[in-house]
Amino acid sequence: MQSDDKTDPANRTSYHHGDLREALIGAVQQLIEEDGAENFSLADACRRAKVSTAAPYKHFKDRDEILEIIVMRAFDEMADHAVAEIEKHGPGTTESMVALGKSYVGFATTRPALFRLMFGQNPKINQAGDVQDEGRRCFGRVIEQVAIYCRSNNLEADALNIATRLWTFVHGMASLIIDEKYQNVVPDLDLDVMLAEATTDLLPTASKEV
Amino acid sequence: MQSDDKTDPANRTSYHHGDLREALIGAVQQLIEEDGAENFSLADACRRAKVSTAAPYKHFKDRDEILEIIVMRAFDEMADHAVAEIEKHGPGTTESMVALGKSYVGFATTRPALFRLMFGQNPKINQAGDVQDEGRRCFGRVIEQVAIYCRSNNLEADALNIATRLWTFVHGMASLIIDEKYQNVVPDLDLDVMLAEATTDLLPTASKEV
DNA sequence: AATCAAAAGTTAGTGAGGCTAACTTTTTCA
DNA sequence: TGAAAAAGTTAGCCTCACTAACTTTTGATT
Repeated sequence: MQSDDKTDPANRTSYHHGDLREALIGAVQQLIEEDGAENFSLADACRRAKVSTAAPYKHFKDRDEILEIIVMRAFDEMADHAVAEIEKHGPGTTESMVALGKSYVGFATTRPALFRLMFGQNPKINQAGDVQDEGRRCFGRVIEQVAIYCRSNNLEADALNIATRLWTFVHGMASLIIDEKYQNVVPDLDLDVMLAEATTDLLPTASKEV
Repeated sequence: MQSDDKTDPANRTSYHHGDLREALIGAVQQLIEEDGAENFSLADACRRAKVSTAAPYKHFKDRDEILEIIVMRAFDEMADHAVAEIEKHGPGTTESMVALGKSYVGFATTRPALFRLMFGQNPKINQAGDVQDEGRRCFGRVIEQVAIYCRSNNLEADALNIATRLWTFVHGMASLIIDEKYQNVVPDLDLDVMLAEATTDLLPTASKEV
């Protein structure tokens, strides 16, 4: 039975019944995306992984440690996405900046529960040094791209400031979409149009020089 | 003992031990602001109100019904705040639009847990018809003020669109502040400056005509 | 004024979840 | 080979949301 499910058997270095650590992380991630990060139970994840509810504590300090790991991986994935998207549209162009925003909002809408977990307020997760480092690292990669935009357009403007404005806008947009707040109040909103217009308005050149 | 705590005795129309309904709503609101909306327990609120843990169910269907009430009241309060702030700065002025944004962010920072509850994703609360109506009503009052701005500045622009852009930005800002995300990445950010600049950039006139 | 039903509270109990302790089984490696 | 460490298990603790069944208070009607 080599076609056994749990991660490549070749990778099983030191295990009883497969790679439970990864199996649990995967199960939790699935459950979060199904039920939301507040509603999932570790006990459910155990059932999915077919182990007792005490088993996780051989691999993780507590429930939150699993969430921390998931959040760190998600930050990484998000930054990969963003940078890839910019490269596709040509670094330094206004379009690439719009695409950057789109990738942020896109990540949020395709993985809402994960996004909430990353940007929500769970003190234990937020205060974890590892998570903070990872967040900073990812944001750094994105700022670099905004800096390229600035140089390409001969702007004195501080890339950090510009990045922060754009971040603020797209974060608001992502949040309001996934928490279904636009629906109730501006149901006919064209999201793509708003994002493109707001991005150009918030970028120093595009709206004021050209 | 007329100086008894629980709401004005004159208002006790049909009660055993005071106005438990309001006492519980108050206790829950306090606990939420102390511990966050995900962490509070109804049992704690009962202890504060000095009743058994079964008592709430004589007044509310379940835990979430209390949260719904709190959210509805908060929407109302928020809109009151916003409109008052605009009137203080003179309706129709750019400053009043900045003040509008500031009042939004201010509400979030002074009552973060409440803000999260209002704009977070709790299906039971979001889908409650009453809550949706209340949200729409409050947003309507604010849009009215933006419409006044548009008329005062002879703008064709759709007040709804402008309001939505501003909303999106300040919502992002409020969220990133209370979830402590700027701290990690742009610790020296001047929030007031960013808000003022972004507001004028996002308003049609201010940045493009004048 | 006495009565009685509804309103507002209580205690006791269920089932779920997080986590720990103490035990067992498997794996590693000296 | 055999002992220690690693990875599981069962049983149990505590808390929580919520329900059922009982008691006390209230106040509306005769």
